[in-house]
Amino acid sequence: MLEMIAAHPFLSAAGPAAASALLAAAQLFSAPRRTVIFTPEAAPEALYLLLEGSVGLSMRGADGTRGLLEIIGPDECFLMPAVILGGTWPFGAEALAPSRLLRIPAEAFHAIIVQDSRLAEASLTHIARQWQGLAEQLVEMKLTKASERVAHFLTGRLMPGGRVAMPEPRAAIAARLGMTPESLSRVMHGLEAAGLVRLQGRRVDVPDAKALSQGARASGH
Amino acid sequence: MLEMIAAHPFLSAAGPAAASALLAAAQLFSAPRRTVIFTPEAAPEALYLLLEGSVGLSMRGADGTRGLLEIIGPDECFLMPAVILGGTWPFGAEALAPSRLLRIPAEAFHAIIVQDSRLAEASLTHIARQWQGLAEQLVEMKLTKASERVAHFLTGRLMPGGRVAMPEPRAAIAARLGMTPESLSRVMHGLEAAGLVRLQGRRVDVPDAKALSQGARASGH
DNA sequence: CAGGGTGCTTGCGCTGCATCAAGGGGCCAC
DNA sequence: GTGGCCCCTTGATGCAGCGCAAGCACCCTG
Repeated sequence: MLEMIAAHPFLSAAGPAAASALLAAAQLFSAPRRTVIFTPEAAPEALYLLLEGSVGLSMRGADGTRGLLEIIGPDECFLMPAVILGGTWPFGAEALAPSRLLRIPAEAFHAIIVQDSRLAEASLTHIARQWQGLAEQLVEMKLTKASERVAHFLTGRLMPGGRVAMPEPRAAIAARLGMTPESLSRVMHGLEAAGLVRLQGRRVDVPDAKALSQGARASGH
Repeated sequence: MLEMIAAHPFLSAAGPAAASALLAAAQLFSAPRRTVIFTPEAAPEALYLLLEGSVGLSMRGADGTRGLLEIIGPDECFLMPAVILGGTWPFGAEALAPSRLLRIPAEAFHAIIVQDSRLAEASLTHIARQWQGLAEQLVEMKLTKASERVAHFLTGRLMPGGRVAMPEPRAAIAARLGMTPESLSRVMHGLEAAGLVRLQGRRVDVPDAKALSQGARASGH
């Protein structure tokens, strides 16, 4: 069990010494759907590793409304920027599907990172990748239309076999893609009408991945 | 002169030892408006500090179009995520106003960071802040309308005295805000008609900052 | 199995923003 | 000064996506 957790990409990048030190301070816990893992008001007191499930990372905008920044998948790590910067940040995290996660107190993380340069390097690489992820999403938001974003999202989640799992509520996916649940629904059914996907509740079948990524550009609807 | 550069926020956070080592490897250069500092095709071979002027950081989207990620201001540092991750990234940088910058070769940066933990810490903090900046922009893109984004951009650039300098071309600002130059022009002149700003070419006067940030929400035009 | 609730879908009208296409105004070269 | 160019503006039109509101399917509870 613990060995499986130590195989987490971030921990293995950090090296065995840091991994076991972090694990010693960490707590493992489960979160059913809709559990609030972290509220925007509190100071970030821990770093989280998602082992299984799906977590939505949200952020309060200037006017108080909440927007979904990113959907975190298994084997990912979140809240690191907030833990590094310290202070209070308007982030929130909520389980979008039944999840298992590991909570690493910020104090432990800080204590270990100052004496383990490999952990520092792994953290640097990790945040750089996170930055890149947001950058791609930002450019996509700025210059592609909603239907293309949906198609791209689906292809990004494509499993071998042409299946796409969407365990999280539609409203969360819509928020991640910067659109309303209604628009998402219309686009998805439009893709189905065009024969590019087949909808089966929380699962989606993609017969031809190449057709999907190209066809969405043409069919505006 | 060199002392002034060493006072750069990033260098002073990295500590005097790392700062002088980085400066020893760095090259200082100037770039007139429209100079391409870095093209999306090349591998990132250097980290840049902007001393004066304005630089646009762009990124190629999936379909080949280029979007403006962020406008870099004086005393900021850019391209660090690409330098840390290595490999080829679709980033580009271009001077949007006459600029002076410092070029730090990636090799030197990597050589110094492995033996200077304070530089590593400063880099970590820096990228975390960059991440936060993109996150805020992303949420803003997702849930506010164009006119509000313009107002927020203006308030963010407000100098004491109610002046806003906009040395970069309108098209670049529009791209940064995720809209067309035409829309930006219309919004700005709409704000002027509402008495919230006064336009004077590349300079904008804001008589009442509070009125601007609140008034833009109401006036859809 | 009935009841209620939640989450997904669908229809319709409307608004914001993009798009296309001219029209000005300032800046630089000469 | 004056011509040319680039950038910014302004107008007209179309469409993508939002808001609202109703209908429907599924799930959990009792």
